Amino acid sequence: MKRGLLTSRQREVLRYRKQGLTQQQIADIIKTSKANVCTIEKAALENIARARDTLEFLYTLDATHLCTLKGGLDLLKAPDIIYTEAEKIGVKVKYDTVSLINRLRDANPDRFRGRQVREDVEVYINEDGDLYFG
Amino acid sequence: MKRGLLTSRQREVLRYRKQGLTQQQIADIIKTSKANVCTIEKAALENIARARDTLEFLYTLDATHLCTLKGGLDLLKAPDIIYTEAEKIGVKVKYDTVSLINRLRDANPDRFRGRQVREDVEVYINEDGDLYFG
DNA sequence: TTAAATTTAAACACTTCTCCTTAACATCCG
DNA sequence: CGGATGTTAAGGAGAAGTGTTTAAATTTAA
Repeated sequence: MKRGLLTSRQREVLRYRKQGLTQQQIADIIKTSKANVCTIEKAALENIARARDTLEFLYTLDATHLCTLKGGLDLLKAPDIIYTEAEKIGVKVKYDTVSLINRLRDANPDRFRGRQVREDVEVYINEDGDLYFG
Repeated sequence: MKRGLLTSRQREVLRYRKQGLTQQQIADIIKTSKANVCTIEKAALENIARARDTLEFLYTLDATHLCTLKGGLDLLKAPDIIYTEAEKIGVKVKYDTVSLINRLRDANPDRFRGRQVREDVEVYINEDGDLYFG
């Protein structure tokens, strides 16, 4: 039975894990291989990350579209673009240059290759100056 | 492309919706039927609910089962029960009587009818005195 | 009561997820 | 070294999710 994103198997494994059991011990209890326990646990953690991302997206719904970082753009040029656009609509960005770049990369590691934007990244900002990417 | 739980279609519909467009208008824009827009929107909202449930579950992982509020119980008696049980295990509840009742009702509106508990509610508490219901 | 907006149902092709096995590989520790 | 722990890869069967259409039903509002 699924509750939220997690299957009963996944919840089961997470519970045992929380109790400090090893994957092998859990495998014995639920009668399967340790490799399988590993896979199930991994899937569970991925599902949890996905749940977080999903709610994160909701924030972008409250936010306004600020600009698009085009594929190929140099990551270091992004802050200037963002500051300029934010000023136009009278919102103060919550991040300084360095933390903005970090936030950009942390928020979506796959979208950047080195310091280049791989594919278009939509930038949203809310009234608090918080940034979200879509 | 999926980001979190939501497909790009679902995000698209939610955004247009947030802007106040009707399903028909969106259907025209994204070139499909309004019935389909409805289905997509519904699926999106279900995914969001699922994401919430998933993270809820994580809290119960960190928390200990404190007590069960039996169906039929008077909501106003819940705080006493909870305080007593929490004291037994040496944890200080984070909420005063009033905010506890509010939290109980807000956390799961469907579980209460007036001031009566409709069906059993499991109560969990973590070491910070935070309460969760399952 | 109309018309517009929304919801539901059934069916279909496609894709993705889940759990499972087996087997190999990487660490770490005594 | 050898054993315990954890991870990864490949493959398979079955379940579930997604976007669609068409058609009917229901709700909301003018």
